[in-house]
Amino acid sequence: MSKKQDQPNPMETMRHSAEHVLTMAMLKLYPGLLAAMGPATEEGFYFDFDLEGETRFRKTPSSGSYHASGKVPSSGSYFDFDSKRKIQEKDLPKIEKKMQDIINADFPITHTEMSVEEARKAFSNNPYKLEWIEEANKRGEKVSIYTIQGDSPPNTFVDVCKGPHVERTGKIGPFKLLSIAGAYWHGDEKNKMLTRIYGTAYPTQEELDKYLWQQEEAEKRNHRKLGQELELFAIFPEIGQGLPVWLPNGFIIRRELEDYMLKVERQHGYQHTITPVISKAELFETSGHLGFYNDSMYPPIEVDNEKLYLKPMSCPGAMMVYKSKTRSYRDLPFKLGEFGLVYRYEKSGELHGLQRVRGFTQNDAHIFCRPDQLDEQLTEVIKILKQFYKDLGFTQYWMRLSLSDPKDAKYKIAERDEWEKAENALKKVLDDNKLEYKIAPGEAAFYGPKIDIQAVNVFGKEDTISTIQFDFNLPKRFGLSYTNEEGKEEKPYVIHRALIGSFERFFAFLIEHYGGAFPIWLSPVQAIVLPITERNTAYANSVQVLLENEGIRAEADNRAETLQAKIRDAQVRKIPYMLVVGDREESSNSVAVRLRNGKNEGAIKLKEFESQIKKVIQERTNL
RNA sequence: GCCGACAUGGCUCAAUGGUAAAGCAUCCCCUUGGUAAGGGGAAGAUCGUGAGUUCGAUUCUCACUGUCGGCUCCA
Repeated sequence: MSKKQDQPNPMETMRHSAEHVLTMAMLKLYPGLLAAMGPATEEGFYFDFDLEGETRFRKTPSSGSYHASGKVPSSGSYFDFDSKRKIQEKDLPKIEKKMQDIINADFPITHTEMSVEEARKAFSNNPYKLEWIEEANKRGEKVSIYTIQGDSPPNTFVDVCKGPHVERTGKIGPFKLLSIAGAYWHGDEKNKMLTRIYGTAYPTQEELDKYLWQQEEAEKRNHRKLGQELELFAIFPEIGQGLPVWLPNGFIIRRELEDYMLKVERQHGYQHTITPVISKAELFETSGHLGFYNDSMYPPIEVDNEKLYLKPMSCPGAMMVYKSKTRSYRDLPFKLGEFGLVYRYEKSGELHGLQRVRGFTQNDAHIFCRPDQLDEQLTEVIKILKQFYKDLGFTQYWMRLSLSDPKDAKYKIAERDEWEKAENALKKVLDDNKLEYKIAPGEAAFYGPKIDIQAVNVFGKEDTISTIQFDFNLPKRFGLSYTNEEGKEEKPYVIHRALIGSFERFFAFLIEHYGGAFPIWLSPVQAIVLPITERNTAYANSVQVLLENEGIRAEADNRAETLQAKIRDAQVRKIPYMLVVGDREESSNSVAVRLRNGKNEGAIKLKEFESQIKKVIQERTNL
């Protein structure tokens, strides 16, 4: 009844029915509650309830009106339930049991239609349903109704719903309620927050178990968990919410990524800059950030009668660099990169590990170009992007082309034809490169259309990893120009791109993608030398030093532990190469190579291992 | 910010209205062992912060802070 379902598959249909059974169970357990809405989803289903129910809408009793509890109103209070009641996780088993009863009873689910008038009357107590009914009314349709036909009136559950459903409740497979959450009606934070119950259902118990098992497996890859276990990063309440610290192991990965990006950008003619983390209010007034994003900027620091703001974006600094001298058409394109540290005052509830933080660094760049260079520049960005994703081993990603909405006043920064020109240029580069993309109308930033690169993480959620944006705003506001062939001033185009939109978010994605077993070139420790006995520690140390001198990150584990224990510890740390050295290896100047995937490669000459691992690192291959 | 839950040594966690158990990690001793944890011992928590109830609170209540699951948002 909620989600558009062109071709509902049997799984969706079954989950949708499960969701109705949930609602029916809830109404039995919590009289007076109001059912709002809920769909079947990719992973299961959910339903939103208004627990305050009718008390919210009818403060005083009116005779003969609907009364969910079926009891006669007592004086003083019309309802026999606590309007402040809440549902807790511990209530889920109780609800599940009630659902199971309904399923076991194998009630028929039947479809009928009501006229709008009838429906209004039948659902007069439920404003949420009335909204759906009015929707149907607008379309001039009858109201589709599904009924779970119980054996007696209190056991019958009637709902406004487009369907389809399974024929009987008994056809609903094994299910499980998963969690409780708050959710705004119509997804709008201005609206009342409802209580949402998430659940899932599968045709068989095996499939349900598999799903739950997969969830547990995914949880093992949770970047926060691995971040702690592998000592990659930490967030200290004493330092601040959303202000992560890169621990030494994380730092190595961060620096490798930075070196990589720097090299790639230099190869493509980028220059780089570093701009301050705080800047005068004036700068952000010019850029427009203060006007548009004031709420999510940290409050200013006032000093010497000046207001200084933490930068939420590096763009204004880049604009200043461009403006710092006269630019000729010959100078373009001018590509300026920055590992820009920015601070945004995200709402506390939005913070999430490294995925959503308040202080982060972008692999940012601005490309200033002539109109005739736009296509080639966009193409180059796409080329770099594809190479980057390939080198990082990401194969599952797609593009989202975010366009303006001509009707939305938000997009008044430029004329319609300018918007169309820019949007067509982005579209063209996607088409020319034969990239798959989805169009998202009305998703453009106020200052221009953009291409976002979306990747799906191990929890099945989407992350924006990279972004390529066209910017109308900044060239205008900063009065950028270059001298053309005829000696006249012209305004450059600005492409704003961040291949790593945030090192922090990217790191979260990377950790989960690899489950902490990073490609060798990124591994904090690339090889660990494991001497078998104390006799071998001197040799182990010499191997370690030799590797370090060759630029390989190596450690020697000289603890008085058994080899098994050392191997186990190295496994847990997901160190790619374990080099076992005993008397045999020592006398033959070799190392016995064990890989973190469990493979025992046997002994090879140290020199040979050295060139082997160097090759692997250089080629960015993984094991 | 909103809804809900949670908060015990570095980590994972147990128990309890009368100041807290265990494993891992740490330190010490023994063991010198060939591919995922050798054995023993020691030290380590006043139970997130503040207030209230109580003779007495880590345990009950409230507030705050933080974390987690969602919602909203993400220039």
